[in-house]
Amino acid sequence: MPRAYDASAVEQRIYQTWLSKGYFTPSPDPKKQPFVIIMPPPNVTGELHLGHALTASLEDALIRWHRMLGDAALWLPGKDHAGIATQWVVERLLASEGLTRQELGREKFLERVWDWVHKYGDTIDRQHQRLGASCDWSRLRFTLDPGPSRAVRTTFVNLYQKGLIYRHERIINWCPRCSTALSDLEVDYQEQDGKLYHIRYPLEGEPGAHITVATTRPETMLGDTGVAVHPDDPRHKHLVGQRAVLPIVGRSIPIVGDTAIEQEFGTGALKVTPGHDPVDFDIGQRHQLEIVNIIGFDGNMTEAAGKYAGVERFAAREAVAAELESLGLLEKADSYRHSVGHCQRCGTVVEPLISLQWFVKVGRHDQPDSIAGRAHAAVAEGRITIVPDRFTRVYLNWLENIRDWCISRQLWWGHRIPVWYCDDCGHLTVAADDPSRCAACRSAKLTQDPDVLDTWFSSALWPHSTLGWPEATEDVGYFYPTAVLETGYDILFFWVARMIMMGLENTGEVPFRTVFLHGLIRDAAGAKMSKTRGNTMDPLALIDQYGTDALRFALTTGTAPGNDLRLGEGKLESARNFANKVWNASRFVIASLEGANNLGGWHALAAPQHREDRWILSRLDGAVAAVNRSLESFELGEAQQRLYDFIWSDFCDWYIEMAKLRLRSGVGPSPLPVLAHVLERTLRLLHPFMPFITEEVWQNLMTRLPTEGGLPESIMVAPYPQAQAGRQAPQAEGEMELVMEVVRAVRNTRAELHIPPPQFLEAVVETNGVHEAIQQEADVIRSLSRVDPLHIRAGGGGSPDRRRGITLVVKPLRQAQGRPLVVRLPLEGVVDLAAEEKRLRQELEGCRKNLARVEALVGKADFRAKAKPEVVEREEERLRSLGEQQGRLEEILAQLAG
RNA sequence: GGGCGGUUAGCUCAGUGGUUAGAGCGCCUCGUUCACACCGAGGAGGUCAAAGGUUCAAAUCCUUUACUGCCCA
Repeated sequence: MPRAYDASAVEQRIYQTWLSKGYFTPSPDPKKQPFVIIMPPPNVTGELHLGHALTASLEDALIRWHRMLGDAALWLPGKDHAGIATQWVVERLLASEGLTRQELGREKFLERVWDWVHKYGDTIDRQHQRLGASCDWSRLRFTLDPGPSRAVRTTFVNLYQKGLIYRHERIINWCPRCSTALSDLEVDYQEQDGKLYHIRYPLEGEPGAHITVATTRPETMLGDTGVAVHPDDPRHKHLVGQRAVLPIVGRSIPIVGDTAIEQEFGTGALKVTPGHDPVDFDIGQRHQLEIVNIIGFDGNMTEAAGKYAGVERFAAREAVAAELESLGLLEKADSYRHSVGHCQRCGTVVEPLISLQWFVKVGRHDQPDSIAGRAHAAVAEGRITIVPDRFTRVYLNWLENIRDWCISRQLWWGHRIPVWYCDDCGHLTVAADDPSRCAACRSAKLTQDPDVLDTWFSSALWPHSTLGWPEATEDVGYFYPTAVLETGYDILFFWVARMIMMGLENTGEVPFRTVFLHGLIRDAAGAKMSKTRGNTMDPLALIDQYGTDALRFALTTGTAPGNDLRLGEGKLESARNFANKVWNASRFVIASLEGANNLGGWHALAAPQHREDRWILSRLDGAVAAVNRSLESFELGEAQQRLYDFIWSDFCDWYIEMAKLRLRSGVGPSPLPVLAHVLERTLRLLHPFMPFITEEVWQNLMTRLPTEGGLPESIMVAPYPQAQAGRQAPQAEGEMELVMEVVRAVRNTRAELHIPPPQFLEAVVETNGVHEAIQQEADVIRSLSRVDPLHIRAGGGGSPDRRRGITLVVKPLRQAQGRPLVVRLPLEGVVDLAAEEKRLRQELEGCRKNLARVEALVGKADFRAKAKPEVVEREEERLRSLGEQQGRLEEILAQLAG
């Protein structure tokens, strides 16, 4: 094995082997429990970014864990056609060639989009493979595939027939650049500097009198059909029922009272433009105000804007403001920072306007039979759990304020709306299969609706459409409902909520039992990663530099669910170093196994004789239990942290170092079976997080070990380790802890006194009740702390050895029980006695303080009565231990003085 | 305006009632003995944002405040 782990030398080879063995493809098996994750389908707009890498790392870890638990683990990969986003990138591409999609025509344009899709679609799959994703490529789906398309049409037809999809003229968000409607969610609001214009509207029949309205969009006044004030507003309430004259236009408009008006905002009087503002639209509906469309789909003013017809909307803003000013009706225009809606895809300022669109009637959250109501109940009643829990409220809150979902898009790329209009009788034929004749009059003159559906409409069906729905396939029957839906919290509404709505609608069942949300990845400075900022990191470049396992580990270790994480060089390096540590520890174990013939029984070690062996197995099982527990609660970051600590500290820093002594001396039971056992279990434990290195090492290790335990040919299908009953060894742990503390104490002293490493010190240990353990671990103490000769004396108290030096009182660290013991380092001449006395006094001081604290606690009647018995016991033990320690220190100080 | 987070070592973050609060990186000292310098040994560094409360016991639960981020309107 090479001295350092070289990821690039192993990853591709291993992935291909896994693929060829078919490990990623489960089949429905009634004897197994299914565990299914449907992968969030990346957009075919481009290449994977770190967010996708994070998604893949987490989902792959969960899938691999469950596969190793013996479940029929299905991770279904897919890709999303991403209607508006993809159309936008291809249009930009065309623009660079001096073309528009209109010049190309619908058919040719779609050909160009498909070219793009094939190019990037393949790239995305290859990238997932480099990430080590163990997803089932045989079930790969694209949202425009025949199956998912069929699901889309079927859903549309069903909803239409139930009256849950309707076509209506309503105010919607319109992107003039993309020439399409957007849903409420596809609008990004950004704070912008603008102006708040105060405009005077003369009152009808009262010359000289006026009402002043405030607006950030003066150009919309051309479409005003009313003025609204709060009916309780003392400034304005007397005007309700009167009329005002709209400047420039000359239209007479009513002044209405509406409780939705914020009195504190502006002048308290709101100009109402029902045609171009959603709030105004609602007010208009309540008061039967007329609707005038003054801004067109192209973003220019319409004929209804009179002399401003044809003027671009922002130019019209300036012009209208100027004209108002010249009329003396512009009271003032203050600088004002406000939130402006932009198209999520192209950044153009969105224009609310009235248009004929298709909607899904989601109903209200408190209606038990509505789409929103069922989605609300599924989470509120706990049939779906959201991790972390705090997003439950966010989800419920959103549903409580939901409005009907605008699903039609004036795009060419996507699922065409399955509605045909009859040119003869005007009847709408809505059908899953393309009809040749009108359902009403049998006319063949049919025209299909030119629009396509919102991409999220097809994404909403993803958990069941990918498995074959509406067909009653074996996959749907076995794998649905799925287990976990893992994704970023940023698409909780876009995707997760809609999957819950449509999953329940179409199948009557929840689409998944757990929603597991991760956070956003930020750069080392905490900024959001974005192409415009130029702070993105390419996952493939990072893989080349650090290796896939290191990237995955860096992305997921020590992070909590739903929390944002920062990724910088430091994290990546430390993850790579950890991989290298695993590699080298393995290299040591494997090299040590060379030629060994005493390895029988390595697989099922139960209760070995040697204390060090019992200790490491106990520690291993502790880690095994903790890792499994963490995984069950989706604490993947914590699981990995625990593995990191176990491997680096317990196994490498201590057990391997101790084992070396026995290997060299040949005294006592061989540690080889234990080294093999611990390494093998650890690799399996680590596999879901670092799939490549664990497989590579495991394969190597297995060739050196007798075949035992019925293990399969690959680690990825080997069982996930579970703690073994009867291997917990608290006594061995306590004793080893003490031994390690002795070593640490001596090392500490050596470092402080600058004693050169090659120099051995003489030491005396007074064992005070742990004589046997110290005696048996003498070699470890001798070697790891470099003391020789080492005198071990039972009993505490007055040592016959009066030579002065350093005296260390060593207490157990992690365990409360166990008694302090004393280590003397006779270092006459080297040690400043005054300094030593000072050090000991400080230690005694700390000990006394601590003792007083514990004494007070244990002495409290309330504590004894109310705390859990084991806590009381632990504190009492601590008290005893501290008492002894104090005694020792006092003794030593007395000796020093004498 | 409403909601949800965050505030813990120089930096990035774990830690959701029970030792004297931990890790990685960085820093300081020492070290190239046969797993690993992508390393080893040791060390310094924190009134857990502030105040109040609940509790035998609070970084952890509650209230208020400050600063900060995100989502929604």
